Amino acid sequence: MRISDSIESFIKELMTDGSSEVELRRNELAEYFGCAPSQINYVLATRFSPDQGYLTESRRGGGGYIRIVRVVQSGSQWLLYLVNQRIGDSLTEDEALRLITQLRDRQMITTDEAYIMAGAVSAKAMAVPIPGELKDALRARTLKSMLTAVAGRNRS
Amino acid sequence: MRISDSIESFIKELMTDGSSEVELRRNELAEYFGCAPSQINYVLATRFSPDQGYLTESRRGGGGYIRIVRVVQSGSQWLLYLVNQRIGDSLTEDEALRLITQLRDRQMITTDEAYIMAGAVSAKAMAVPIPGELKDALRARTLKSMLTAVAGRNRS
DNA sequence: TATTCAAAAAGGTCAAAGATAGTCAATCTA
DNA sequence: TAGATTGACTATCTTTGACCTTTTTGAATA
Repeated sequence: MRISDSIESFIKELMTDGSSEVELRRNELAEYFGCAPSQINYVLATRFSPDQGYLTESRRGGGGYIRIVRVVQSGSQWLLYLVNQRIGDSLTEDEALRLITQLRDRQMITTDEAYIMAGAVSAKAMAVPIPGELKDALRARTLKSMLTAVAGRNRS
Repeated sequence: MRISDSIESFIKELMTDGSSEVELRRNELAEYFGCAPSQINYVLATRFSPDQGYLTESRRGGGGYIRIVRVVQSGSQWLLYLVNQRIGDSLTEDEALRLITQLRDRQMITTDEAYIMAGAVSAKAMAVPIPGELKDALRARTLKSMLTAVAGRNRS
């Protein structure tokens, strides 16, 4: 069995015990499995990515950690589709607004949240001296980042 | 648990008991926690900054002290202050996160909204090839734009 | 008694060291 | 050749210590 697979099952094992959330020390785990610390990142990237239903947070420095959260697939299907396929890496303001409106109509977000998100992707927010294509790229990233946060609240 | 976190909770504990104000001796506290006195300053700087809703005063010399005051201000006032003065035209991610956390603590926004806003100003959202200063400028605009959406509701 | 001033008693600053985690490109292996 | 593994380099957060500034105290002096 590959080490990556072992690490994957080890983590999933931890999450089976009730909680849908684990916290670990990267270096500890790496030492436990006798691998390079960066391999933990590899496992996170390939087996615990958002499109696989997981979110991760971390902190560096003394007392640092990595936290992995499992999210519910059902309600987030549409969100995951948006984040991983639909949006891509460029989005105009009009497209963004249409998507946000749809999210609200499907009751994935509240009206208040829709306004906030619209604010974030508005031309006003992006009124800095950069080319239009970059703004569209930025808008895509911004919206995806916000949608990831929305997906994060459906914890299992 | 990190020492800094312990010190932080210790101080916040003290303030929960009625008063929104504490006075402490830096050296005493440092000795109590077995750390360098300057670590107290670190905690003040990273956890009791004005952005986090606190003000500090201090006095040196015999009978010196550090006083920490939790600032209370009406929500809408604070919003105006943020948009018109505090944020300005440049904001780092850390600063933005602190402000968003404050917004949530003061119940101006929900926890879900806080996550969405954090997503919008994250480095991940801004991972396009533009200079760092532009990102900070963009972040300032983005946050202000979202806060405008927040201000637009509850106009009571 | 009033003044002076050096020592003591605080707290402040900042940069270095320590402790984590992240990234990415090279290399290995099935 | 795709996926796995590694390690050098980077980024970030915490902790410490050397050195600095401000304030009080109290003994010596005018």
